[in-house]
Amino acid sequence: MKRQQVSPFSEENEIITHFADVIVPVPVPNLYTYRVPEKMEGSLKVGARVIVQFGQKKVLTAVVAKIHNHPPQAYQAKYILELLDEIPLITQKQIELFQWMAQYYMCHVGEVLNVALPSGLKISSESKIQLNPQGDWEGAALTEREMLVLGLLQEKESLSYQEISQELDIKNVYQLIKSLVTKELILVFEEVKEKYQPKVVKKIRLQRPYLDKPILEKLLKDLEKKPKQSDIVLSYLRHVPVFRDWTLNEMGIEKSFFTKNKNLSNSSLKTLMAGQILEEFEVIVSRFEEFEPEKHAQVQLSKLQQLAFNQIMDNFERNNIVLLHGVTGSGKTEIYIELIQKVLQSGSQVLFLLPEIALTTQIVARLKKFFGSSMGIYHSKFSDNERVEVWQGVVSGKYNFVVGVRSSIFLPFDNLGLLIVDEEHENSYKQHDPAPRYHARDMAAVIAKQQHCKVLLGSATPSIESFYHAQSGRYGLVRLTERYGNAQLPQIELADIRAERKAKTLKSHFTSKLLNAMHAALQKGEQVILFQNRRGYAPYISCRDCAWVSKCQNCDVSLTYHLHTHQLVCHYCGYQQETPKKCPACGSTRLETVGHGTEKLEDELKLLFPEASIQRMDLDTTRQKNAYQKIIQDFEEHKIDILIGTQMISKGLDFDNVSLVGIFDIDRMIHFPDFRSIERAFQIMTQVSGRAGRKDKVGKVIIQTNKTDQAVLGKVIQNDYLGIYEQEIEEREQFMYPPFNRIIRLIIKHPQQYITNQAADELAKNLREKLGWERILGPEAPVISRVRNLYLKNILVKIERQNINLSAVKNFIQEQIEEITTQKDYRKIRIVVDVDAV
DNA sequence: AGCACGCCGACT
DNA sequence: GTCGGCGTGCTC
Repeated sequence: MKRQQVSPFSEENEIITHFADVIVPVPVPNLYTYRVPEKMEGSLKVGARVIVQFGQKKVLTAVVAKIHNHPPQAYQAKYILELLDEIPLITQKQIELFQWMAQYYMCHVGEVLNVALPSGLKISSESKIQLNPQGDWEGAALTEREMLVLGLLQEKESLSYQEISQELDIKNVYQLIKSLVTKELILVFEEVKEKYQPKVVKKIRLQRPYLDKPILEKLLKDLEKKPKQSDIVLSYLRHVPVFRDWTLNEMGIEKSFFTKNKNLSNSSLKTLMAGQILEEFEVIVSRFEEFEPEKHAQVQLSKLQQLAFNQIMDNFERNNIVLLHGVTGSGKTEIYIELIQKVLQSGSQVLFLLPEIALTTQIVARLKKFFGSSMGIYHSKFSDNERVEVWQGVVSGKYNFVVGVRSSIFLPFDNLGLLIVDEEHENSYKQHDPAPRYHARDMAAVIAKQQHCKVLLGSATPSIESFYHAQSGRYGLVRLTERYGNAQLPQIELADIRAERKAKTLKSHFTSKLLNAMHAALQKGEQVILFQNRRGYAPYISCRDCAWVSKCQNCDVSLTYHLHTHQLVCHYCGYQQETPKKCPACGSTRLETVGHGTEKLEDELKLLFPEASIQRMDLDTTRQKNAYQKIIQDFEEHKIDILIGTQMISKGLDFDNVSLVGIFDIDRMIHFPDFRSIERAFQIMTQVSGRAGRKDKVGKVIIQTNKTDQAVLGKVIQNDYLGIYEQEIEEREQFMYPPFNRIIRLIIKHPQQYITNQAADELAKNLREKLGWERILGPEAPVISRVRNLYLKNILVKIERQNINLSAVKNFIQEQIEEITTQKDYRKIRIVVDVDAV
């Protein structure tokens, strides 16, 4: 049907060129406009990933944020090179969220995108060089370096810029490359890498003609003389009973089924394939095992749990956010499961957030029983490919329920019904580096508003902020004050280090009170957990003669002594050195370790309890992939009597046989110079104590302290969360800290101390001029005032929650930062902006 | 963030 | 004189 000539001015014939504003994963302030090629008209959608040229060299993955038909006036838009997703992998809501986050957390959308997408979904090009086949380098005048590069290119087909700079040990390779390009000896090209690789399985099936009964029967008869081939075909038919159902052949059987079976001949398999009887084909499979939920998995809520559940549902009628304050061991997880099931049944999606260290196999295994492999898991220990599959699974609807860490708030849900934030007080929900420095709990509230879903915050020790919102009626509040079943809260006692030192009953770092309790517990065959929030052997070594102390050369901290590796290690920058045998300052050999970490406690325990099996659990013993799991399993199976660990042991672990918990070195935490130190100390003591006693055993907790009359200790003993809250909230109000004010922390960094100081002073002065004296705190040197050879200064900006234009203040801060960093002396200054710093 | 362009010192 | 250093500004 040929269209009749239409006037070129008629609307019908008008060709509308579309343009797409895209987010590029680069820290630039704006969206960039590209021209939509005709072939993508109609198929390009908001949220799709596209490949674009950005700048002269870079090719990268961008995300379409807006499609329109306004050609940019000031420049010629480039074409979009390629469309990656016919079905967008990013939702419209997410794009709005990314932009909101960039605004709120004072960073660029590109940075949000960079953190949000698993790197498997990102593509970026790498510039590489290769020899120009037309190049004539016989006559060319070449420098030594140019010769070297050409030499390297003869051995290797292509080189990246980085490889060149490494091989030749030079910093600036661009000039060199440019010169070789102008001499027409090499070519520069862009290598684009698609990172996500679906998992492919090779399979075997019968070729089509044999799906006919007589033909197949004839084949079997023919093969009778060839027993090896016959074996293969018969075992295929045994596992894929095509006689019963011909369609079964379609899915075939994994090739490895034959190749791994020693009784079947590999060469016969090949013969059968060559003979057009069997065929090989490939299918894309999930990296996650299929896992059916247990049929009878059902939660049986106790009376109290059921009551709490009803209260939560009731509260959700009025509030979008509900705080569930339940003591350790009160069985919050069962309530979560019940809620999740309910929401899933209604057809909505659920996201369950857990802090990194709490997302252990224990909880995952428990949830799997209920939800099987329809539950996605999103965790940093997962590979990129696996994370991409979870992402895709959320888009496709395979996963309606995801358990994950902080970054799972970025998953492309479009129909969330419930968002659970367990252990909501945990500060690992706050991202520190890189930008966006977001708080997953706070983002949960934002997402909830956007998607009209409900948020349940759960904790035994809620953050002061959340509890305040619950008290003031902004959030609903549900409390569970008793442990599940007959379990009792542990009995908490103090051990007075100072008194024992005087009485000379202190053995190294152990009070006799703790030692006696340990002996008693071990004798009864019960297990003990010791908490020491400091890894390594000793925080530093020191010279007895000249008082020299091991210090990091890059940071303002002491080097921690590690016994097993016999190294001095900086826990801030990772710097390591051999432990000197003599004092580097005076040459004395009288070097001693000072203080104690987990390693030293382990060491001393071996002498004190030679019979007991002792295991340490900290960052150093759990580096390998399954080490963490192994330790927990060993402890569960009672292969370990005493487990000593850092805060890693305080989260998400339930053990049945722990009757005693010992807490070391808590004074240091209580006196840490930060307005949240008391809150933190209370949280950690309560959480660690919660590991003691389960079922019908009353656990015991002993806290060693130098000062027994500290208020926070009394509150821990009485499990008086409200007491701590009252005390803290008053202080927060008095000093204008959160939740009464927002805090924006500015961190000024420079390799020279006086420049850091000068710039910080100037910035603070400028901020005060407009924002007033009381809104600005500092500049102050942080506890660690130098990290990785950069001197640090902090400025805190406190902003009221009401009656103030927050974005105007943020813009002003941004202007002031620019004002400072554009001065020529301050060029190299870095200023980190941390909104709602914790 | 990269990367190109442009302006200056220390070397063949 | 050029090579190679770093500061400055742009990327649709």
